[in-house]
Amino acid sequence: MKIDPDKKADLSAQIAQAIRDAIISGDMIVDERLPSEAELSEQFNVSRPTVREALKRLAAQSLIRTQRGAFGGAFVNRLSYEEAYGQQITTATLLLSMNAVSFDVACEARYALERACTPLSAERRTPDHLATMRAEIHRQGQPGLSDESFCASDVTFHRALVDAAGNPVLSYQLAGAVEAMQPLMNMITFTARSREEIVRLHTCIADAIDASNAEAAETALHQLEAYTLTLARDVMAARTRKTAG
Amino acid sequence: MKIDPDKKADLSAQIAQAIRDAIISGDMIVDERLPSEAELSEQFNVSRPTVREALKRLAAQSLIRTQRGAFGGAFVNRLSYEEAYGQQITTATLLLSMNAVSFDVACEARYALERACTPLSAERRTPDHLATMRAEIHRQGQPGLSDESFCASDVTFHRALVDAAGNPVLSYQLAGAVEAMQPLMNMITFTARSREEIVRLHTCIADAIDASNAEAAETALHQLEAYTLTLARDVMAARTRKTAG
DNA sequence: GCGTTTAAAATGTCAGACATTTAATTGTAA
DNA sequence: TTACAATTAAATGTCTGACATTTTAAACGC
Repeated sequence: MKIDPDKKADLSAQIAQAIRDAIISGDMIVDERLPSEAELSEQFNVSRPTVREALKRLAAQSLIRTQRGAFGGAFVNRLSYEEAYGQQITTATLLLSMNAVSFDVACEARYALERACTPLSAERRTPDHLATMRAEIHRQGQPGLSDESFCASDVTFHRALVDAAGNPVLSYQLAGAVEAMQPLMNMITFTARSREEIVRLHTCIADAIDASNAEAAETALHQLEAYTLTLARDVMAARTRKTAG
Repeated sequence: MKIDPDKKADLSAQIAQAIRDAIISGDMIVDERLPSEAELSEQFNVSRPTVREALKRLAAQSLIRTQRGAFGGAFVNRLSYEEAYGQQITTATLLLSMNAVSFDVACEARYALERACTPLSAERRTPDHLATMRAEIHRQGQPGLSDESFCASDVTFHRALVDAAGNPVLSYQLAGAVEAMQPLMNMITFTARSREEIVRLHTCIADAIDASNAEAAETALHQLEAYTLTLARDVMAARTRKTAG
């Protein structure tokens, strides 16, 4: 981790990249302390504000954390699953909202990923996961529930389904897909009729997972995907009619 | 997007969050220009370096881009799939390397996700995707290939398999999982014998996708997962013996 | 009317200073 | 000797002001 030739990019970007490389390559290990800002500015032959801008870039990616005071400084951060979740959700949300990803494409991806977890979930689910799923199903049946709360409960249900696979890497991947779709899901108005159908399918899924029947769970997920799509299309159609009229 | 009460966090972090919220909520739209650094510093009642640190944080997440010169400034960035790939890969790589995610867990997640794509790939694959897969299989059979090149070819093969699903959101999700595993895969030494087996399974997969036979492809992926695991375990065992001796 | 020059606006960088936070050290009293 | 308080030093956080560089639009001259 030394120099930045006379490239075109900003100095702070180059310095951030140099440090990032050192971390990713393993040259710097978790909890290792970086040189102080003053030392870095001397090392890279730039001013302290420039070094600070580089460090803030790294902090934004959760690559480092800083601590004030004596014996403080910047330390290589252990990227936790929680932080990774957060990044994943932010990125996925923006990707969907900014690129006009159609509901169909997002929905297909989400359910494909969920079905990938299903065989593992059916095998490894604990009473805890089942209890969460049952509890959310019950909540979804309450009459006074707002659409927003219904969606939130839906997310919790599906996260429990995914977490049941007992693979944190899968959970991390899925968190982004499921949560990023929430803004799109929130466009849907859930009638009493549609809630009933969703609760029915959720019950199918929970029962199947309970019985370790992966195939039945996948079938129910397929049906849920298809049903979600019809709901979304109804919303779109209604919106189009409104615009046209 | 206005104020930051007297919270504890750094000013630059608070300002970054305020702007980030404005972007995610849709208050600021793609390609919209942010106020100049001078204006922002007045708006938030902080100095320009503090504003700049906030902007660098956002730039690190590809939320904004900056342009120098008159009528330049910071603009809300359209997060492209490519940028999202990059973020995803960086995050996933670090998550795996820093959290001592076992090879087994990472491998399981990766192949579970790939199997999720398989039915779609079998249905939608184009001649292009098949040609890429065949070409990589052929390369993998060449005698002089280094382990590193073999791994790279492996990644290309699997990305073609995933891209064949024709769902960019799925491709984006999988890119992280597949590429993040490369450092782990690189620990493996691929003997002529093991390469032969991998090429055989890759051929099975390509044939199955070619024939639109999703089930056969999933079976082959299961076998490939199992075989990869045995290879990794051999490496671990050899390493343990070496350390012990 | 067209090409060139100029000016203005913005980001990029630097220098130095002060404020704040934190922990080790020192000093003092029981 | 020990426990607690004050001091001090090292680091990040923030501010001010300046200058450098880049880029575009407008002014100017031919």
